Amino acid sequence: MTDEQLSRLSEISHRKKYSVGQVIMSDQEPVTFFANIISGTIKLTKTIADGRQQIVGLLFPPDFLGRAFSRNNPYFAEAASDVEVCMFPNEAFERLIDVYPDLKHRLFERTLDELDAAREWMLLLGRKTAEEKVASFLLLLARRSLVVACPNEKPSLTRFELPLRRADMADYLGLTIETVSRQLTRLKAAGIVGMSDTRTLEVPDIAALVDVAGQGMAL
Amino acid sequence: MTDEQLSRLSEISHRKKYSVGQVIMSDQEPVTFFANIISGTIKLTKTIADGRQQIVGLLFPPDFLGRAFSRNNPYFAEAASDVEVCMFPNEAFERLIDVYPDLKHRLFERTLDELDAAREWMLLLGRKTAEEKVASFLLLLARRSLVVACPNEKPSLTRFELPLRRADMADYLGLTIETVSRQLTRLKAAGIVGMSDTRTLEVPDIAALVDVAGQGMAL
DNA sequence: TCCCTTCTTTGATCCAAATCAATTGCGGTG
DNA sequence: CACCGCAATTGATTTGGATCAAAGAAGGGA
Repeated sequence: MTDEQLSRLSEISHRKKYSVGQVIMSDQEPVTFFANIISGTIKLTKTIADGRQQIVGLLFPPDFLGRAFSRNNPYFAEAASDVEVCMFPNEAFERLIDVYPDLKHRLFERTLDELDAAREWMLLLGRKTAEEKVASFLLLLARRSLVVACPNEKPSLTRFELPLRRADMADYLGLTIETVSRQLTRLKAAGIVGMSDTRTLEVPDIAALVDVAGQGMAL
Repeated sequence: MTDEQLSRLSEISHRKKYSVGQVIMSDQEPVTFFANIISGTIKLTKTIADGRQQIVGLLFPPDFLGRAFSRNNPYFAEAASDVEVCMFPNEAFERLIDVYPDLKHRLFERTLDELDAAREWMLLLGRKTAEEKVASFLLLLARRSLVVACPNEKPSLTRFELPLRRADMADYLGLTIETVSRQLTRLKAAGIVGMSDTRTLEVPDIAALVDVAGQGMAL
């Protein structure tokens, strides 16, 4: 994106903060904005009346939150941690898209990536065991932290923060809190992961984690 | 789409037939074409080495099969029934997209719909019971057949063909063949569905089916 | 028509994960 | 510091769906 584009963006945007648990976008209301995540983690969820919940997507910086070319929205977006976003009124953003068609192309590509991720997760939800599910999730995070930390190397030790509580991990993996906890202690006992604190994880050997995650975790 | 566009398309396309079980697109090979489904049902699947399989998408006429702006492809596409498609070489199709940007916009919207469908299914796979899963699938088909049959009315009786065998239904719902079969007989016993033949279904009262499907089946 | 194969249903048993139930740990706050 | 409320672990028990095992249907080819 060019500098000119960026300055245009800053003219029509404004910062906004959300704290853990706050609803950013609701099932019921039309979406009036596009948002770029600056910091924190946002969860997209679907819910059934009796309280059952499924996280259908996680968003990290610098992901986008919003619905291109559609006013209604079938998900909840909730702050999974304290979150800071940069918001654009929908109309202004779409005007910008008209001016810079490349932006639209980028949004399209991002949507395709999201579709692949969703389908990857369908395999996990439908066919993987609890142990494989938890391992796959940790692997996802481990890989993410690797990319952020050092794009070119492939170190075998990684340390990262869990951006979710156990309850959210359960909702992402289609499990219960208790099962997630038990699987984590199993992985710990097997020496595949270490935990200095409930939210801090070390993976001494990623290959070992890949093993128990079962395949299909290409990215 | 204009007549001119259509004639352009027919110049660069050709018909092709596949019979049940045939692989149309593989995991391993780059995608070289775009295809419009004329008749039959195509399943998109992801597989683990030990044989576990998950159907991540079903395609019916007049859906598109292919990957815009990406050569590699993380799924298998397999004929779930006898299938007839209309194929376009990838380069030719993308040239067409350049000429008619509206086409690209349509593809984008379709991708967004697929994403919503995938996430809807994530809720089903992660949080619904076997009974709810089977009912949800039948509901999906019932609604589809309603749309095809009479776009404007809302009759309460529907009859339609199951486009999948039990094994495929199981792979779509994250269940086993046996469980699918049992749930079908339960629904039959409860009078919620009727089956003249293993592949032909009647739904006397869609509202009753909606009830057991649990919500979240908006479309 | 009768095999032969493949699909489907049904039954009996088992097991992974859910549920129920404490207990422990931990961060804030008066 | 001690208290409170929430998050996480750990244990005991239950259960929904998987697995194992047969026994029907339904093609479909010779």
